[in-house]
Amino acid sequence: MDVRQTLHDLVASAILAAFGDTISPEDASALAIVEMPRDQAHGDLATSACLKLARPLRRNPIDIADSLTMYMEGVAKVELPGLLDDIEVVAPGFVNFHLGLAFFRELLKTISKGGYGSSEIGAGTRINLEFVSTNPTGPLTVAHGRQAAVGDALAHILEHAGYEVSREYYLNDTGGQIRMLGASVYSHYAEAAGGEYPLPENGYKGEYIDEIGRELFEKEGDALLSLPEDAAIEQVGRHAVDKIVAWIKADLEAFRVRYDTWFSQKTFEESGEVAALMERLRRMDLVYEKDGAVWMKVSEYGDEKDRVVVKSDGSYTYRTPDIAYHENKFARGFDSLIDLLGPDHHGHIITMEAAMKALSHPVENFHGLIVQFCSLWRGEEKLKMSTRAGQFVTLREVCDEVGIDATRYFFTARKTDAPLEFDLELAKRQSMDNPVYYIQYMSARLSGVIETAGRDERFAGEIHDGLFLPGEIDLSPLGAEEEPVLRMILALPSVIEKSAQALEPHRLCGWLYDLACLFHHYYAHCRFVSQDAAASRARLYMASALKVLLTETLALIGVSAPEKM
RNA sequence: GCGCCCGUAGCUCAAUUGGAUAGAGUAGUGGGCUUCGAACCCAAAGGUUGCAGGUCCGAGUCCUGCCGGGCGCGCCA
Repeated sequence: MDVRQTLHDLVASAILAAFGDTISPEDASALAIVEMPRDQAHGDLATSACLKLARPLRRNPIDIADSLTMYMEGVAKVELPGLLDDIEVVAPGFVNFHLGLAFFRELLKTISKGGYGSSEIGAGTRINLEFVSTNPTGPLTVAHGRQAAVGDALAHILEHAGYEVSREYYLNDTGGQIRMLGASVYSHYAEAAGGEYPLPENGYKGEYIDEIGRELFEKEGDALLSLPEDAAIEQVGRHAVDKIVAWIKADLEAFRVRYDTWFSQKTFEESGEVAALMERLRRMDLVYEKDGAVWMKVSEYGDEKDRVVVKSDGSYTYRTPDIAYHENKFARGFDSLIDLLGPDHHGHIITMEAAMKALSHPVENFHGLIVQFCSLWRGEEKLKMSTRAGQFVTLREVCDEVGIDATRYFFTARKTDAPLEFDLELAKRQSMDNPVYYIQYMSARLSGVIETAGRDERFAGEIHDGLFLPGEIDLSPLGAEEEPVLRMILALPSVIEKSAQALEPHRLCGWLYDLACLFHHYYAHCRFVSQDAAASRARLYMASALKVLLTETLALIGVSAPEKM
């Protein structure tokens, strides 16, 4: 069992033993939070439960801590031999736990088996994670790239925390934008085919529009010109969507992002579920007519005002199928829905929350998450972007220029609700300015160490698949020098849990960086392979276990762990 | 005008959902490769956490009010 859980239970039982007459078991459990202090001097793990107990008990926190500690020392001696070196009480009332070295050595054996850092906090919860979901009217840009990186990392982290996650892309493949796309491409097609059709006023610009139009002419000749314009535009639009969706899928795959479901809005609308939702809203008295349109009473559920769901011309607004779509997700059995959206959609999130509430889904089961804009820089120069004007830098271009690993790391490392300044020059620079290489350098060094040991006859026979992990190993040579690295490993499960619960994948990047920092310090001061065979064996075991851990954890954010750089 | 987000070292960002002395990188300064990869390490320096109050044993974090920036406020998506 996880140490934090063990100590949490110990603290909780101590609270009950000493103050069970006034504190309920539920409160004791809630208060017995055990965390890693920032400063190692404050122990490996610590609890502030006594400070929180001081008020309800109307007693001095130090006194409380003393009585809990006395109880815990007695229990630990009998039931948890070797786990704790010391329990200390420190003003103003913290209780600090110091773990024994034997515990840390065992930790290495645990991580060498793989799967370390996972937990069960999400067990039994099915999450639908929708991200990117950009209109298929153009290639993926860097802005979408950030959503892709954050969404995929979040999905991995949630899975690591025990949730069952389904990744979903909502394909907005019908409606006004698609018609506009069709008209824009048709204009280029007509030109190539010797006909004429003006580019719509707010039409899509950009070379790819022209490219699709010309290609279509090469394939179909001028056949489409003989169709009525409406029919031709619709057909061209469908063709363009297919083409662009294929680009998007290929770009995402290259970016190491895969989906479980591509959900077509067009197919969905044709299924009749949107109409069924409207019927339900009427039955529930959640809509009314005004000015020839149908409005939903979302203002009663937290939105600023009521919103139109059916326009006066009889067509739906964009939010109507979207509400039905979210209903559909719940109907498919998901307990919780997460949407990643751009900052220009936060009004929509509030409407969706209200709509979900109106349809009696608890608000905590719907999370609309804003992924802030990403502005691109090339050194001092800020690059201007606008999809509509055809001025943008695609995700693929960025990946080609700076590499997938660096791109994914940069996108994930920042808090998602904060704008991101992405400097191509910096991301590309293979120097110490660049955190992703700093972390990957740890991987390369670990591989180098094991490679060196492979040329040493004392160890060569026990290295398999680049790892030295013999079944029998004496780790007692590992001591104080290794402890900072081992301590950092101890923190991973709580980092994963907190990233998952707060939906903040950037925390994991911070942990990876901190781990690499401690490792490089260790590497600069201690040799893995030396004359001392016993010490070398123990350290090689540690190197191998770390390599397993690092590779797995980098994979959660879609970054590779190279053997050479 | 209303709503949401942001404001931390010169710059780019952290800070374990209210914990202990606010930390990294970068730029600049000084030092370290005869041994596993120097894409690294070590040292010093850098701060009134936008401002002012409040709650609390404890506030960068929570509440109120200002200042400054971004986004949204459509029968567009």
